[in-house]
This record gives sequence, structure tokens and C-alpha cells, in this order.
Amino acid sequence: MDKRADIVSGAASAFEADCFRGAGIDKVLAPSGASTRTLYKHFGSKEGLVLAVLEERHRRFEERLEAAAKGADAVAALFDTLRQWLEEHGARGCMLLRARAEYSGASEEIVDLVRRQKSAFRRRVAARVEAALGREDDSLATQIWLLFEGATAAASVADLSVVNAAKAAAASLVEEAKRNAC
Amino acid sequence: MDKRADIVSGAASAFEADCFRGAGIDKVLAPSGASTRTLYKHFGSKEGLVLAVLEERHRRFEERLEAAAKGADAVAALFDTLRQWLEEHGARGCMLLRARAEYSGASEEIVDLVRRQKSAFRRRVAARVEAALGREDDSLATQIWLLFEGATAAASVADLSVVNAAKAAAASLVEEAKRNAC
DNA sequence: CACAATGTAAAGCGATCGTTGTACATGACA
DNA sequence: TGTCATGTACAACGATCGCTTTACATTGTG
Repeated sequence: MDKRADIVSGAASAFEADCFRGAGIDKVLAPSGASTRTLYKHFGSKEGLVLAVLEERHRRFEERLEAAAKGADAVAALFDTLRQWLEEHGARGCMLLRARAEYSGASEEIVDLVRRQKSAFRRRVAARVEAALGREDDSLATQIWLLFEGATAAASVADLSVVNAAKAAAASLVEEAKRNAC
Repeated sequence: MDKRADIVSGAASAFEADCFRGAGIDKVLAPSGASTRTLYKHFGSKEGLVLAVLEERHRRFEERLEAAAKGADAVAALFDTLRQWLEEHGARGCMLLRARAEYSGASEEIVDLVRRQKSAFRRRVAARVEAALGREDDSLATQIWLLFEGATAAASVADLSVVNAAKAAAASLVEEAKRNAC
């Protein structure tokens, strides 16, 4: 009976169906059935709710990444997880980046949160690259990260096979980096 | 004295500074100084204006791509043009994809336009890949496209050097494709 | 001169926005 | 039993939303 979690989860659905600015308080509260009074008790403002939704979304995605990291190829697993995530949640572009874009002129706090989240994610990719390669390779990590973000964005205007294309490209780049070490 | 073009150009600035839903008619009209009456004579609705802005934006970017295609390496030139574009316009993520996200639950017409624009862009990338490789390679073209979209997205939360990383990755993938042909 | 095209200024439409206030129900715990 | 935290329902706040309307100025063309 955690009403706060109910609101966050329902708000996430509303923000996906519509956009952040486009989803009014009533639409945001409809899935959880909470009252406006309760929302403002917990979050203070709509912006506070958005921050909570973004934090929860990022936490959940990183959890999923960790759970799927068992396989041999840690880099390929990134893209398998992404594909599974997009199949479940739909491909409308990264929610964090969408929030950043909508609030880039309105909330410095949201812009900053997303920047930190993406920086943390890039570090996570770098750790996987190191695991696959046996050594650090920062520019390779950036390249894999770009393929990941590219696939996420492109899936909103193309089909999900772009994720497989990104996975194959990442494998090529890792293989080439291995060869260059010999 | 083309007022219509003035409105489109000014509206593009407003949509960049704020977001699409967040920029009201008054803000949209402020840069051009036009009246609401004139706007609705030309575009019929705010959605009509957004469509015109997106078409203009895409047309301008493709023009820029064509103008910069003189160099030897047609694929690398893609990323040089992107970097230059982002330096001029700022890196807030692809405007077309931002519009798609904001109107995904509100305007099928905008969603469709962006899908067609991105499809055309991917075909343009494929043509460059063919020029660089001497033969068609559809999956390589997709991979280059993903690097491009990834760099565009990532530049909004990191620095512009990600564009160079994408360019280097694209070069690697093209080189490997050349080797596989021998 | 007449006229159509194209523009501006300004008021106002109903609707919705994010937010707050008031009043009441519930259950846990002292 | 009393109290406190947490929830609900519902009306209303001022502001702003997208959009329409009325009325008037400017300009080029026949």
C-alpha cells in the first residue's frame, strides 16, 4: 500500500503515453487514483514528481542490466537487455533524454539529473568493455555507448532490428580492438 | 519580406529554447513579431506551424550535407557536418525526434513526417556508404546511421567530442567491411 | 480610383494548467 | 479514548493555453 510508489509508477505510464509537459496533473494521477493533495504532500510539485519518476526509471534499468550480466559476452548483453526493455516498454526514445529536452529551458535540476544518469551509464558501459577486452579502452567505451543511444533513438522511427545492428557493430569494434592489442 | 519564412525561422528558435508544447503561441511569435492572425492565415494551427518548422529544418540539414559532400571520404564528412551543425545550433538532441516524442500521443501527422524524414536520411547514409565501399551494404549503412543518431543524442549530455568518437567508429566499420570483401 | 492581398493591434473565447484550501475518513498507536 | 499521520473528495485560485474575432493600416496592381 505504498501510495508514493503507486503515483510514481502511474505517472511514468502517463508520461510515456503523452509527454511530460503534455500530461496534466489529472492524467498523471488517473492511473494511481491518488488525489492532487497527496501528490503535493509527497513531491511538492510536478517537477518533483518528474525527478522521482526519472530516478526510479534509471534505477530499474540499471537493475535489469545487472541481472542480465551473467553471460559470457558482457557487451552483447547490453543490447539484448535493451531489446527486451524496448519490447516491454515500447520504443518512444529514451525517457531520460526526452525529459531533458522538454525541461531544458525550464528546470536546471532535471537537466542535471539526466546528465549525471547518462554519465553513470557510460561508466557502466566502460566497465563492460574492460571486462570483454581485458583492459581499459575509453574511446571504445564511448563508441559502444553511442551505438546504444543511437539504437534507442532509432527504434522510435524504425523497427527493433536496429538493436541487433548496433549489437553487431559493437562486436566488430570490440574484435578490432582485440586485434590491435596483439 | 517573406513573413511566412520569418515566422518559421523565429518559431524554430522558440521551439529550441523551450520545447514544442512548452512554447506558447506568444513565445513562438515573439521573434518574428508577427500577429496571431497572420500565423493562422498561413498555417491554420500550431500543429501546422510545427510541421512547417520540421520540414524546413530537415531541408536545411540535407542542403548542408550536400554542400559538404565534396571531400574524398563521404562517410566521415557526415560527422564533420554534424559537428559543425551542433556547434552552430547547440546540442539539444535531434529536433525531429523531440517533436516526435512530444506529439507521439497527440499528432499522427507529425509522427509520420518524422518517420519519413528519418527514413530518407538513412537512405542518404546508405548512398554514402555505397560510395565509400564500392558496393551496397545495408546493414553497415544502418550501423553508421545509429552512430550518427547516437552522437546527436549523446552530445546533449556530454561534450561534442562524442561526434569524433562516432566518426572514428564509422571509419573502423567501413575499413572492416572493405577487408571482408577481399 | 477601386480592389484584393497581406499585414498589425487588441480583446476575448472556453478550456486547461499547476497549485492550494477546506473538510472529512481511516487506521495505528499511545 | 485521544491524537497523529495519511489518505480522500471537491471547489477554486490566477495564469496561461490554443484559437477566433473585429477593426484598421499598408501596399501593389488593374
